[in-house]
Amino acid sequence: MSLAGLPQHQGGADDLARLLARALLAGHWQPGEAFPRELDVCAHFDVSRNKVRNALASLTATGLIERTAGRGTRVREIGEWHLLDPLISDWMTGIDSLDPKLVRAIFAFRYSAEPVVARLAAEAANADDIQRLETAFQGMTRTAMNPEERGLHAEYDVAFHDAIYQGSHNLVWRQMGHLLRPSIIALIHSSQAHVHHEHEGLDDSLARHNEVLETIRRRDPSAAEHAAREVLKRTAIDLGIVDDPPASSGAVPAANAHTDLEEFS
Amino acid sequence: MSLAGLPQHQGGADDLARLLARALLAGHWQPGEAFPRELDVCAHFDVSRNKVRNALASLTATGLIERTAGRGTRVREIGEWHLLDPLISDWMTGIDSLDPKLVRAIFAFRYSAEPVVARLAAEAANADDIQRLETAFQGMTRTAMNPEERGLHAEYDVAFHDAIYQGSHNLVWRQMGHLLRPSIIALIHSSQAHVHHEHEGLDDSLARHNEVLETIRRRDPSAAEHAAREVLKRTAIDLGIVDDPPASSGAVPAANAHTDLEEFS
DNA sequence: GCTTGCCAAAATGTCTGACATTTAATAGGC
DNA sequence: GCCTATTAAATGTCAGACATTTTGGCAAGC
Repeated sequence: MSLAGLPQHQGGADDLARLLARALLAGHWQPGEAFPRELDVCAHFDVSRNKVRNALASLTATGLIERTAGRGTRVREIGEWHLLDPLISDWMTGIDSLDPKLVRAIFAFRYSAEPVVARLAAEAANADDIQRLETAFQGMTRTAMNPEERGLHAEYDVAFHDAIYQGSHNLVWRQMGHLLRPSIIALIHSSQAHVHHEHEGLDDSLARHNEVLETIRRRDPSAAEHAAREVLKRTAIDLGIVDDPPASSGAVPAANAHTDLEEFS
Repeated sequence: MSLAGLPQHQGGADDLARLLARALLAGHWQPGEAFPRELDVCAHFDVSRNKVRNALASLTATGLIERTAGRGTRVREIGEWHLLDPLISDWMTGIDSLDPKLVRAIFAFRYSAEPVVARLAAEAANADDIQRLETAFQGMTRTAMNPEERGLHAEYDVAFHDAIYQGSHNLVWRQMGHLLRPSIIALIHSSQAHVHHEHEGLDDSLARHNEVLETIRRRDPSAAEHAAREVLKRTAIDLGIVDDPPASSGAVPAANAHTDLEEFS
């Protein structure tokens, strides 16, 4: 595949890396395929070889591509991508055609990890952490009704979940807050197709988020773990990963969600 | 701090980055402190500015340092380091004076995460995964008796735990296998001080590892989760994170391990 | 026909020197 | 005392030449 369809480069420093990375993440090239040569990239975007090399160095550092002298540049398998690198998370956000396999993998990770993190947060969170959770939740509530503020609502959503990871007060868990943004932004695009139950879905989602906040505030680890899992069950429905329950209680899809999620890599 | 005490550079390409990174990870510079200028590094190691810039680009990509034109280069806070970047894991392995805060943080993460991962592995592992677990375990058993093969034993240990993460068949969890190596290598150095119970400790550790293998093989998720936690309780003792139990049953330190671990960030 | 060795082409990696840009400090003028 | 212009110092960028690695082809020799 060539560089033909890509947008124009605007001159920013890491902008070229971002551009190429997003094309890769969107599947513009297949894994194993050859990536354009340095000089071709230089010619197409009319930039110096230096900038191209810097950009390709970023792509190499994140595991997206692999370069060897004399051979050229090849696209690596998805399994080799450094999904936990903040750069990757940054590049992923806002890609409309993100590989569904990736969205499911990230969500499956969150589904298994976030309850444990919420438990840790209920044990370790301090006043600042709870304050962050609270303001994020209030922001979510305030922007829930207005469809115009969908993007802002997502940002508060990200902030809420990130506050859980921060609240764990563990250096490693804290790093994973970055994965939240692409996962939650994907939810916006995905839920376009599920508008039929928007209001009930949002109310339900808010109630479950509130439960997480309250359980962490009162330092109840087991309840926090449970509440976080309930939030993610709701999210699984909104992401279209599991079927919408037949407007019944809401606890029904639990088993489905569990078994379904485990099948995806 | 200057470059005075650092070893000599051998000419490898990413070798300079490794050298500087290990000095950073070992605490040779304090967070917030100024890092030597490009030209000073060039002069000290007698390499071209190009190589220095490449090395510093790696350190920047992993969040170890922060560079701004005109200002210079500064060392970032530990909380900003990209601990999940494979490069960092690679650089960390074998550092004898690794920050104990880091060792504890990584272990606390494993203690909360690995049981969940073992559960997933018991649900998703295929024949190849179980084969990997088995050969790793056999390697651990074979090298357990001989103190000469301590390093090899650690490698099999890493392979065993990595196989658990691989067995989860989740793209995100798989990335975290890299964290195992520094954590387990640290165990070697640390357990030098606890030689008084080497034999019993190793036997006990092997038995617990075997339990993980068997529960995954028979696809018993809850048992696998429990077994993985038991392995890590043993590891906590060997790492010196919790006190050695008074030679009693072995289930006693459980509560201690749990409460102790949660206090560390 | 098959192998072996050599050479040339193509790609990435490296060096060097000059220049650009950003930041911070400093000296001067009002 | 404050604002501004200048200077110094550091990182960022450029352009061109050269080095190194890999691949493939071609030809000589068995």
